[in-house]
Amino acid sequence: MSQNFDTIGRVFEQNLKMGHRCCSKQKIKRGLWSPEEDERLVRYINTHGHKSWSSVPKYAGKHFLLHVWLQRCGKSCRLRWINYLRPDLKRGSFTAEEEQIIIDIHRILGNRWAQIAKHLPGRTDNEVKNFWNSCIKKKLISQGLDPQTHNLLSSHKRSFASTISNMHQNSNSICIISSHVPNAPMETTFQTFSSLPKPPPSVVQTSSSIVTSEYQTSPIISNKFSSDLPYELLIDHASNICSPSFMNPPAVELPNNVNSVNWISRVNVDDFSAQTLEEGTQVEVQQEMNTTCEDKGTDVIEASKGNLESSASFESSNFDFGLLDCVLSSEFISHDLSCMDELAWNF
DNA sequence: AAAAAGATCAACCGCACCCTT
DNA sequence: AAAGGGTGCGGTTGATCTTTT
Repeated sequence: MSQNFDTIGRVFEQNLKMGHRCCSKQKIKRGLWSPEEDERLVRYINTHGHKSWSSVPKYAGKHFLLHVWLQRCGKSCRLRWINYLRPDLKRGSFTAEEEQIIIDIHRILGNRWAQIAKHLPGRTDNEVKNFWNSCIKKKLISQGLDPQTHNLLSSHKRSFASTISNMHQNSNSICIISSHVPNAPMETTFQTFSSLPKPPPSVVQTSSSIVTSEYQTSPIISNKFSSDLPYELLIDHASNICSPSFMNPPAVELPNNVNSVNWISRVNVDDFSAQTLEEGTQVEVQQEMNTTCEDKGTDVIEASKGNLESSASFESSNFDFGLLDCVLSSEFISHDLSCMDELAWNF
């Protein structure tokens, strides 16, 4: 036992020399935790909880192993509990789904590991951070993406432009790029949205920074917005469908009204003016889109377009709209079309 | 088989914020 | 209002494990 306290004393002096403020008032052990320490901490917390971490090391020793102090500062106890001993922790490697969630949220929040971890039950911020640094970061780089900005690395930009071009040659693609933030890193989110429910088709909205104005489908309605807006909108009319929605398709039901335009969208588009071009006819269009994702029950989007009126309602989706809303003001989404009859665009 | 390099991850550090006194 | 303690967070370190040479 005396040898034990000698060790404690040495550690304490060392901590003082090293300037460990949080440890300077206690005889603090550092480094890896032993199974005995783990057991002591778990037993203490199971009995007393952890209302005050600073009191844990003191009482964990006193209550369960007389005169053998836990010798850890509260901070260390807290970390050990949160990152390792907590019973609700999920063990094992991250799943593909978890990885995708991390990427998606990181694109929005950056290195806010604690916030990201809150979306992953059973995972800790430390775990997420380590996983990011050891795996995801490298994976993104290998895919030509900057892991911090999620932008394409400069060496990959040319090939991306080619991809975009190919998409626009493909009538079975839906491609939504919000223009709300003109310089947003839209090009980065192809794969990061793969976890979203497949949307019904089929509006293409592009930023002016990627000019892809000609769509190959026919017939086409092309809404070319006024020049002060940083985008244009192309609508595939071939299948009477217009929707940049990311809702679950089954949740969307639209009236088949030949006199209305049904437009469901979560794209964060401000009021804007546009011109509709159809077979040489120009129609002044005024659109107002209100979408609130807070109410997941029923959203109604009103779109008034001069003599064209539209409204659509949809029911709840299991997707995290709050999150999505953050994304959509600056991002880009791509999906293949699979079920073209989910929505209708009727005139 | 052994050494070197790379990968992983638990733990620590310093800072910022919040709350209490 | 200021000081001090507690807590949470992101960045970093270093020990250990794994893979490569």
